[in-house]
Amino acid sequence: MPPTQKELAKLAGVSSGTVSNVISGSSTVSESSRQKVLDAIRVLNYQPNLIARSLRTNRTHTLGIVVPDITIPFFPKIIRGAESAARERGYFLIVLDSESSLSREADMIALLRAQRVEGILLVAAGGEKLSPERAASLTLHSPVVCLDRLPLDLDVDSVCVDDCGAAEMGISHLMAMGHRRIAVITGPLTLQNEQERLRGYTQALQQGGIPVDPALIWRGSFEQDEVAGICQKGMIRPSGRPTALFATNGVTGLAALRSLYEVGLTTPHDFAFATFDELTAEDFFKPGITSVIQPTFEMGSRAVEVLLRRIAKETSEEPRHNVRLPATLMVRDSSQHRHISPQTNTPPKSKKPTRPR
Amino acid sequence: MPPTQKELAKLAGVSSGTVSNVISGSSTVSESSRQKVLDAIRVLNYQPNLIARSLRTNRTHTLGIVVPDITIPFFPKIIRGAESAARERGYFLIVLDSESSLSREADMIALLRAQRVEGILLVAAGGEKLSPERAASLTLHSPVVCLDRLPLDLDVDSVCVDDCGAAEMGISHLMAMGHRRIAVITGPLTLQNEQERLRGYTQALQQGGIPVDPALIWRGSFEQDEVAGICQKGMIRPSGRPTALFATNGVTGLAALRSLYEVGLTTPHDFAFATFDELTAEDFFKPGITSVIQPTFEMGSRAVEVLLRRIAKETSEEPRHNVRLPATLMVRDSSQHRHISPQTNTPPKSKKPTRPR
DNA sequence: ACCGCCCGGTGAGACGTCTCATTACGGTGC
DNA sequence: GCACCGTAATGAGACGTCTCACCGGGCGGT
Repeated sequence: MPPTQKELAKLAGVSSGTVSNVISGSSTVSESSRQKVLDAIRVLNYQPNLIARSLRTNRTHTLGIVVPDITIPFFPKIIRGAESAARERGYFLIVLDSESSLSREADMIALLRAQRVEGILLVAAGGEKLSPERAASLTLHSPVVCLDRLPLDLDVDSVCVDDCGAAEMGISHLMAMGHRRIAVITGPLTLQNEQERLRGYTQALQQGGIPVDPALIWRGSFEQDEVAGICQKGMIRPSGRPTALFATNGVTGLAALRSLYEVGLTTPHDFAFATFDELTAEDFFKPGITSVIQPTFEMGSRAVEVLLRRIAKETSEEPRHNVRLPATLMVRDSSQHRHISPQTNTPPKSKKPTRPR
Repeated sequence: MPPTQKELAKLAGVSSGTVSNVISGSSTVSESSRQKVLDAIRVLNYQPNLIARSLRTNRTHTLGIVVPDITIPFFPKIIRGAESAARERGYFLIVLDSESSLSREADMIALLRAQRVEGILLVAAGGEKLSPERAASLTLHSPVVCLDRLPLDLDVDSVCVDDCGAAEMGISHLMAMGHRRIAVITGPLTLQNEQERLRGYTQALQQGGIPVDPALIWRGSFEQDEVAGICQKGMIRPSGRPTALFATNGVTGLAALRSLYEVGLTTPHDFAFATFDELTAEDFFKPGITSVIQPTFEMGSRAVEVLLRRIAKETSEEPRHNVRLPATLMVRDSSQHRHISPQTNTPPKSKKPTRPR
């Protein structure tokens, strides 16, 4: 068993209260007592029991974060930003994965509540609208900051990128490169941020005076096969094939690019390409992929800041903080060279790469 | 303030002990009392205070994991395996990042101790040998399982891949493809697993009857620039240029590949290539990269299993568990096509990709 | 009818910490 | 010499939970 303050007190020959005062530094203690206690701490290799302290003080110095899928590279980057900011301010971070399941997400949040975390960072699993009671229970007893995706109709602090504007920036770039037939492939539109990005797409086209062609709006998902089907069908159409493709997130973008490569369509040769998010190891790709880059680390750390501010001012009805961070556009090869796609329908020599299972 | 068992008791008209018995299910309770308590729980939306429970029972149901750098894709995969196994068994997982710093690592472990986690998963920051007292304090009061890299001279449970054998497998494959001049680029050799992998390299060569050429052992690091210098120097040498390159980890492998592409050397055209670990989004690379794949998810989950077993049998001097998982070789294009490198020293047309900052 | 037993239920106490009302003590000012 | 004051130190109590010794009462066996 680890040593306790009581044992320290016995060894140092002072009372338990004095030991506590030395440790917390809250009250003034004579230098001689201080030294005796510090010596005892060293001798016994004492470490305070944060559990007991939490019970007494009702402060756990712990935050929780729930993400839909920790293996998607985007989320660990956010986690790192959050972990860094949290620890800098003396907070622990408990990381949980909702596996994109609403019920699991609810379980995870309940667990964090039971653990008495002081606040929760949430990248919502998304999907359905929240029932009012779920929405209410969500923010009950400990503040929540939503990241990346905002659950609809939920009045809560949030930190995310200016999705609409960021998508607009990407599309505008493609237009500036001379493209007029620009397709967009999205993730699941049940997610609020995907809707925003799609809105950015149409907005950019309209501002550029290009009519929006519904046939170029490809409603995708995070599933490789589904995206592959959509893209291949969209690209191999007999006429009016888009000259550029924009993906509204990295998972979908990677799936799209991969599926088109498999049928022999390459960027920038056969189509210009840009995507939200870094495709990992991206600057090694030949060609490099033009990307809308989100400030992931900052998103995590800012979210922690907002959360801690909310924790501090819990009682006063502080107004909501809704932080919108700017994204940046990294222009690389995949969108650089304007290329008129060949009129031929059949893809170029299908040099499908060998791919052992 | 959240409701407590005492309030439940008052509302249900029973004693606090009965409430506790209903919640823990430890003792037998009449059906009528049970219902009254359950109703009260529902009415007050009660959630047990795990902090208080932990203090009382001396069990936190929490594990900690410390990794050197959560943004390296390898580690989140391990974390996910660990988180999954932990939660399945009713444990929380606190994730901390040591930023590859020994002192920060010590801080993080001390924090976890203070938080009274029941056990710790550690991917050591590595580097120097442990002082005896640090080694002793490391395993004091809560068990530790080391992952991936084993701190030298530390008698502790561990889970990692058969590094030597896995490297041997990779090299043997390159030899089978007809290569005899095979270079190896390593990470920092202060890490035990890097040493093992290098050992696998020499072992494979010797078994194949190929003399080990010290000039082909490139001691690298995780730094892009350093690796670039080493690889470019090694590959552009006037004579005896290797026909194949093996990287002992993904970070170094990606750096190597990237740096060689930058000077116009491509795989498999100019050299065969294989690497430890997946280069993320790898199966989209053209060409695909032959890789030694570690069972990351399983490493994380197995480590949790070992840790929980150790926790359960803490007292009995259980022998050490040292799990060695097999890696698999994913053969892709980068090593498939035997190619004799041209005798010319100057690299082919340097079509360095544009790379905006 | 009485004893013993078991079932259900009770409530005090302990886990390790912090807090706070209280005490002890020495020094100052009159 | 005494009242007063400020500084140190003290130790009981509370945080919410679980555990355990204890108790009342119904029931079966003798």
